[in-house]
Amino acid sequence: MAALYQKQSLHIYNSLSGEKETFQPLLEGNVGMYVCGPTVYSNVHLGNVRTFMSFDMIFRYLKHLGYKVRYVRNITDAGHLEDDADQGEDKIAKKARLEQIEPMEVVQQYTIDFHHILQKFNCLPPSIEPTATGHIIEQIEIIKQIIENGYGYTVNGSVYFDVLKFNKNHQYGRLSGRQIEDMIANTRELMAQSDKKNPQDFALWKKAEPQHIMRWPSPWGDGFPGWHLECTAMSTKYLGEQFDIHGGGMDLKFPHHECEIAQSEASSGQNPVNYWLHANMLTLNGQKMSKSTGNNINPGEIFSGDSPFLTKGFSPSVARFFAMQAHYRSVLDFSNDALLASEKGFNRLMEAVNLLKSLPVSSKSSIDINSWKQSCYDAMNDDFNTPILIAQLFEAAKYIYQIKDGKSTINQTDLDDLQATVDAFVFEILGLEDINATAEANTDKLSGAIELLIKLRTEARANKDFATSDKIRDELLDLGIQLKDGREGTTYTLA
RNA sequence: GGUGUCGUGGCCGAGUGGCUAGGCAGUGGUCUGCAACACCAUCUACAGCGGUUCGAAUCCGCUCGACACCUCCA
Repeated sequence: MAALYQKQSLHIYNSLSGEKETFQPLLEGNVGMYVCGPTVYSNVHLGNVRTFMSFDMIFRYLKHLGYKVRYVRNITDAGHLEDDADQGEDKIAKKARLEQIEPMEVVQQYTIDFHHILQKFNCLPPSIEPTATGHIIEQIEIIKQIIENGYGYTVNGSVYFDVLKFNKNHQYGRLSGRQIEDMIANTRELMAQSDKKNPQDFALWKKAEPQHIMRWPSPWGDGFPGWHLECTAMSTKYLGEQFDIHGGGMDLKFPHHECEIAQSEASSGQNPVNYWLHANMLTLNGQKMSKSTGNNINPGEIFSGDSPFLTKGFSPSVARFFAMQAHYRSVLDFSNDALLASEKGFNRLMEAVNLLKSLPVSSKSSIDINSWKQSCYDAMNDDFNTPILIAQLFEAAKYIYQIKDGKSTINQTDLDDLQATVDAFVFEILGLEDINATAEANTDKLSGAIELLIKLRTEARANKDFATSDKIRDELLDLGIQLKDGREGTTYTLA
């Protein structure tokens, strides 16, 4: 059902060039996409979830366009240091030490949490989800290559990337728009005893101190890989030395992604990525989310409403809809009020979508479905502009109500097209789920009981027994069942 | 201090030179036993100053402010 002609006009904002570019995959019809996954040392961060929802939407749209997409998203289960690359402790090892458990127990626990939360938000699993610890050999091979090419050096059992040397015949800082001279000028003089030749250098391999529990043998002794290296190793292994799209959060642009480029160019000699995509931050009540200041909310708390920042719980689809109402490259502010507004809008959209099944069909259409449909594709083809797409979906909702009220007409062909297009964009691409529809499908018996109550209430109203009818109405509302008195009888929705 | 993004109506949030973004809230109406829901209609903008232009929210400059990164974070 994907229209191939629509592929021709997909434009993507490339962080590397700072411009929107026409998307052209390396291999026609195929897309290789790598997205930096989470470090599984604690519950997944809500901002992180926004990033993964954004790339899930992109993954879904590329597939909808007919591309065969290989989507690789890693799990960082080693190598991500707590602070400075020289002094810091591995995040996972630290958590394991604090909780007196095996590092791999930490990894297991939070990997499960991560998958659970993303599934709740209806994110599709990636094609491949490799782990850093599963690719130690590949990482060692890349380090060897970097050393052989003269861009790595060994000190005390650790290996570092020589940024200054690399910068002589390559451009370090190209992605983040930084000049190496500025970096040097602005370097803090805090790092007293460092093995590094220059503060700009970063670790490829770190020597494990005797007490360090996460360790692997290497040509340089027991140790563990540097954080930036795993993404280079895994993207190269599964997508090749050059691939189409690399995504991640805006905060990974520097140094993480800059280092990835350097590592690839220093080992394979190739510029690894054609299109760099960066999803923007999520703030909470206008402030950066931070665990230390308490300005933070766990994804799970959104569903339960169990948070000082929320007055009630919200379904995952409402939260996803909220996220999709903003462009992925814009900072989005999370707040209770904003969620409440999105919830109402989302419910209204779903009502309209459900009406599609029962619309009256005419011999001809008074609405131009084709041009509306094209507007939807235009929005998505313009750097995945989901806010515009959603505005178009509300336009469709308007059409649907007009048809229902007899103010507009639609023929069968157009209705089928409208239904298919709405389904594609709302469910397949935006990844929203209709809570009412799924609930109804699973609860035939309960819906029968509700119908019975509606019947009793209708009888009471006919007898002008409003005390009884209001009681049924109000108590059902308390249970989250909204009765709706329309011209052709009473229906209900689940809140 | 450096790098980058941005400042839109009560709130959220699109929009890169002229044409209604959209959602929520508000107001008026339709519907209702009263409501709720829903639908229809509708009001409130483009941080400030200066410049370019026939014309700027949109381009340029300055000022003020916000946020992010530069140090673990998506």
